[in-house]
Amino acid sequence: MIILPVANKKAMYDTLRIFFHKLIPKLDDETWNSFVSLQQVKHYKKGDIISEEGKTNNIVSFIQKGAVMVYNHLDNKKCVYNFFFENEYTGDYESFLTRKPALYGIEAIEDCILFQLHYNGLQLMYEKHPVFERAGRLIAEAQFLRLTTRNASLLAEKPEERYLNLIKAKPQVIQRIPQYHIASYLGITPEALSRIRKRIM
Amino acid sequence: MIILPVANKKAMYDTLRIFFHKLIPKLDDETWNSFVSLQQVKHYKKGDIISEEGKTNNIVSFIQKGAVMVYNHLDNKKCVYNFFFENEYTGDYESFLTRKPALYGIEAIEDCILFQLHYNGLQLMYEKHPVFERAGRLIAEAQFLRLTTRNASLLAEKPEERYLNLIKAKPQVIQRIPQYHIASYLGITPEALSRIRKRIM
DNA sequence: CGCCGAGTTGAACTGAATCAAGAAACGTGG
DNA sequence: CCACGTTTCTTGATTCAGTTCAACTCGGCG
Repeated sequence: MIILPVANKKAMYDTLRIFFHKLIPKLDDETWNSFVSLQQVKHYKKGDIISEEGKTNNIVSFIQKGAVMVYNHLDNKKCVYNFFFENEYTGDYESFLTRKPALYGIEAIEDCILFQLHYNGLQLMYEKHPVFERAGRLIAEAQFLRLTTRNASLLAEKPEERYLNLIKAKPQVIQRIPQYHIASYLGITPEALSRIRKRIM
Repeated sequence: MIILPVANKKAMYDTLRIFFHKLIPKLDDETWNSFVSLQQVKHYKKGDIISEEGKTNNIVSFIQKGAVMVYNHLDNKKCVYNFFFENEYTGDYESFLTRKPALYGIEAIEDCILFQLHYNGLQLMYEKHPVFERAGRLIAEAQFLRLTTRNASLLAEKPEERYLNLIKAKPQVIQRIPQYHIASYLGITPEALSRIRKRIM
């Protein structure tokens, strides 16, 4: 993992600014610049651990490029909770909020470029630029909505339905994520997923 | 469902104020009074539908007394997503946030007294008293954390483990909720739960 | 008293887990 | 560019937990 010198800072943060513009259109340049000044650009290689289970997680990352997965280990078994791609925020949001050791780890599934923001930096934004409270609320709400859907899927759908819905909702996952991670995400074994795929084709 | 005349308004909202005081200690009386003035007190009987699936949900409810459950119907099957008790907020938060028809319904499992807040009322609070943005963010974050735990449980635990953890985490549920609703919440049939209970005793 | 909803029990069935082995894809170094 | 080893995916046989369907019990209530 390395920190790169930045060639064209303005253009680089375009996607990030678009992301925030959708949340708080009245975002002014001064606020934006102080936000940008808090960002760290980091590169990770496929397979790198971006944040570790068990450590308190002080960072949230905006994915400029790449793909990551959120996972943890329960009873010696790796469970995959989610995948994130370009233009999404990732991080162990739970640990970030509670300031407790992370229950989840984050791993780069492809080479990644991330914009990282430290917990203290975000608190600073909340204090100095209260308009960011709204962004924080909207992001938390969006995370909540995402989990709501996931919940309904885990509770009410059979693995086969979950797989079919995943194809519809996030075709990227099928293209970019190894099958045994998808199986874990669906709550089944790789063998079971292999058989489901055979069955529905 | 009836709207009661209020005898002792101050004392009545004590638990609600305590709830918000934990989120925003610097809450002043003026802000609090304008918040209270937006509340509606409603009584529901056991079995009443507090908010219906399919209708856009404009209300969040603080449970002053009673117990409710959040559910929906998928493939003609009733799925129970959660139970809420005294001093918790409930509502189809998803529909409330997205302004789309509710995917979930809410039913009174015991006679209930609720403090209800309309969507427009909350937006008004956000505009007039920005300190409420923080409360909104913290509530959204808390909801998110709750769902995170639930998610991990559905993904990684077997029904039997889920039941044992439920007993530990929310003993109220075992006391106050009919078993077939608990079974649905755990993602299994009433028969299966009956057998699990037999097995572990 | 008889009804009805909730809970229990039994028997047959089903889909996923597990264990084990083999095939295919991938990447790394020569 | 190929060869080899590792990782990922597939297939088969067996086991097991939960589903389904049906019958029966229990307790409250008109």
